[in-house]
Amino acid sequence: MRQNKKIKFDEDGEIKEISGRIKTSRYGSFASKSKSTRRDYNHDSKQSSRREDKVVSHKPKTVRLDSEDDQNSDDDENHKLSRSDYLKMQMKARTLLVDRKKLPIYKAKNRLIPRIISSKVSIVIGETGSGKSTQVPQFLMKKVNGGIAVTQPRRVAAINLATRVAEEYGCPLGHEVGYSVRFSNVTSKKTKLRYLTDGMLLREMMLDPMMSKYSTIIVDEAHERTILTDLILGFLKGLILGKRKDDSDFRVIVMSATLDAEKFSQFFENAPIYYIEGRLFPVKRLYLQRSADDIIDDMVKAIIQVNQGERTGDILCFLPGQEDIDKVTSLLEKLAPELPKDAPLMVPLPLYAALPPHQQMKVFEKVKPRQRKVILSTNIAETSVTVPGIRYVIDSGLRKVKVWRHELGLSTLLTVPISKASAAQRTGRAGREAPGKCFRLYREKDYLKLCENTEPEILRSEIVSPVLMLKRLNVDDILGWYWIESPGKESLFSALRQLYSLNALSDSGSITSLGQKMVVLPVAPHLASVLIQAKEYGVLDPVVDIVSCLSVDNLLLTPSSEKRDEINIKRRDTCTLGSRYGDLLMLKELYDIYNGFSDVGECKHWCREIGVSYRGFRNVLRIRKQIASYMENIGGRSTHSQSDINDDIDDIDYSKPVDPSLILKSFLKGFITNSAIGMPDRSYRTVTTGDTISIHPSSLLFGKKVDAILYIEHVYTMKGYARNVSAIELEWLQEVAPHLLGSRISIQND
DNA sequence: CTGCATAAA
Repeated sequence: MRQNKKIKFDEDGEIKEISGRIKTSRYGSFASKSKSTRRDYNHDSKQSSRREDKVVSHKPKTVRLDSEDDQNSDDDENHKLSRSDYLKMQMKARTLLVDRKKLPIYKAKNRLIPRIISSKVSIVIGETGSGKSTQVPQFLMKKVNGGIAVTQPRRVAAINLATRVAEEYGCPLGHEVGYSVRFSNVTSKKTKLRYLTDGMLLREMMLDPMMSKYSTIIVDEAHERTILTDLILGFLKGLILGKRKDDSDFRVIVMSATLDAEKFSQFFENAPIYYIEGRLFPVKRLYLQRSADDIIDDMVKAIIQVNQGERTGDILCFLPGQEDIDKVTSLLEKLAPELPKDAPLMVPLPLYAALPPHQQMKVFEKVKPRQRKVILSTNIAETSVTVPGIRYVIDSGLRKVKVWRHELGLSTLLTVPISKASAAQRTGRAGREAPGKCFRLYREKDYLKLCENTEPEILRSEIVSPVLMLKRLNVDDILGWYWIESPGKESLFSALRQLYSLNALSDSGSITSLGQKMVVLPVAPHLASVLIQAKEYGVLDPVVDIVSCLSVDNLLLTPSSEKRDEINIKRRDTCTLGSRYGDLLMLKELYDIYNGFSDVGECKHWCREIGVSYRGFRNVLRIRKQIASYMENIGGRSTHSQSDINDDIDDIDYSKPVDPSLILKSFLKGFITNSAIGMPDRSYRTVTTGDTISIHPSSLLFGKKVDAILYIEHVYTMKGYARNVSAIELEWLQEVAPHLLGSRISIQND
């Protein structure tokens, strides 16, 4: 194995040397299998490059994404069409029809649609590019009475599909075809076909369990098996067997991209399965001949090899997390200019969710000729972000996954091998526009050992919120419910216990009026209970601010290692309450400062300096508005609210000092079990199990010693960490939960 | 004493 020898350059760390040797060993480390993942359909046709769900390439058209208000365009007078506009749309629709007719699904239309209409449940398997998400709903529009709902796991997908289908149909978005996602409802009375997120449909179910406005519900991307999709499937089964059993004008269609349709079919009592071919180009798969030892090193080597050995086309690399991505990015930045000039200059581009939006957008920008984009991505590029122009995929075969341990009451973040289905999905990313190649940084025999499918989310998550939803729909027998996959007795009981201790469930196990309020709030039940408690303490306003901050992911950016200390110091200097009381109060302070800016430029500058997301805070404002209005709706006004003095809820008196102890006590009410007591040896022990827990380095309280702490999240990585930590007093614990103490106090006295 | 994958209401 002469070639194999050449790839073993781990011993010398000299970077230049590596590049020199790689040049001669053209994919020596890969065993070519020359198998294509998917069959190849008419890729000689030019038009075939249009794909069903080029989610991101449609982005410029999705103006609505940033629309601020949640206005329902119910007023038909609002969008009177001029005759010429209407004709233009019809013309456009007619030209689009030419392309539509080339989609694989078009051929099956006449056989498929009547069968779907006449059966209660159908399973439609359509691989990427089949056109199922855009075409099946349109075909049904003309044939069925009542509304059609199509659910999507992601907002952008719902918006882009609706935008596309409205064009094809020839109507303005929001007329016959519309969409409904959080903060943006573009539908009207005449809307017949509605694309919505899973979460949106579930909300509708909470409000109208009969789903009376729909005759047809299409659950798309069911193979992803998100918690929300699983819940929808269970509820729909209940509907079909229950209240809408005899409704001949009600049907469910489950759409999936992978071949594991049997499970869905069995779940729905052997519903018929229909297969529609996809339209991906062939992708050649190549495996590493040895097993990878250092994934970062192997990734860098493979990237350089592909860049020097392969023709034009961008490279997409899958790595488990931010840390690996940043390392590879900076290595490539140093290496790229030094490499032989006969290969394109590599432009490394990181891609992960925590990246600020403007940096994420860079993957869509064009590079100069003789340059090649190398995108280093987490799983985000597997489904959520589609980058055009990718011809080569390099797959580490790894991903990070959060696993909830109900028996320990904490979650762990693990790096694990992906499934075969996931490997296929990653591979397919190279075949969207032309034939491609996928370099897998693992051996074929390791590939064969992978699980067929990724474990459904519901099996490894905390399910407090799902169980509360079931209770809202009056499900008595939680264990025997229509779980497509049951999370298990232990996990269910743990959720029931937590809901009970939050007073969301009564002694008999049915939902309480408090639980009814909690289920409609767009936050986890624990936080919902905090909000309700805050109202009683008269600190609703500041707590809504803080909860809104907690609802936005990546509001606090994780700074690069060089800037880390600098930003931490800045945060401590800026937030006096935060330094004393912890991260919850810090969020409140940051929020107030953010709102104090009159100049946008200054505000953005400040955000960068202190390591927070400008866009994130804009989302905080939207969420704050939504939560505040829900809180108004569910309970009337509280008797001794601070805002009594101010009648206008939008006009908060910032001069009034907030009371940190009442704020923190509100949080303690929802997170009693997430508290720990300081030990003499500077460690902390949880009140529930007595396990040691450390304050996460991202916390303002990191390195501080306080009597007791309250934390929003407990994660186990290298060790047990408390994330988002606040300082509390021992008396508060005794006040709120005396039963949890006692034994722990004695440890401290020892 | 030192660091989180993704998505949704």
